[in-house]
Amino acid sequence: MAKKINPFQKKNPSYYDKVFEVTRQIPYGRVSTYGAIADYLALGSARMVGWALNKSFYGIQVPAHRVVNRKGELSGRIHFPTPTMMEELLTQEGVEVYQHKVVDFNERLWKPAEHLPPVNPED
DNA sequence: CACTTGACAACAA
DNA sequence: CTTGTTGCCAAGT
Repeated sequence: MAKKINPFQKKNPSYYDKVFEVTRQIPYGRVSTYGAIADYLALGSARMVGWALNKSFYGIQVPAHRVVNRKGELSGRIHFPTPTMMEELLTQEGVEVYQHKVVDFNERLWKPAEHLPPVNPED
């Protein structure tokens, strides 16, 4: 059996635990980017976010479908159970997707750094 | 400790 | 559209 982890049970949250928390803050019908999340966390990089999100399929409910790359492309769709699931989920939330890209991406974009309080070192 | 892996970003050609 | 490079850095092996 592959080793499974559940970040919400861990005493010391690691990098991707923070990524999950931020991702869960993305409002319904909005999207965010790997870069925006990385920027909010002020550590790691966009790669870390994608890599972390990949770990989100350990049974945790994370709206990973609301995270796209900087162009608004659904680059993560291939990691969902089905390649169309990410697009369909967004469509159900009212986010139009055309050829694997979010329509009006700039208006749909939700940056954690502009809506969430700064990260508290003491937390 | 050394090495590899990435759902990225930004740029060049 | 494609193929490159460089930077990024936690986690896995």
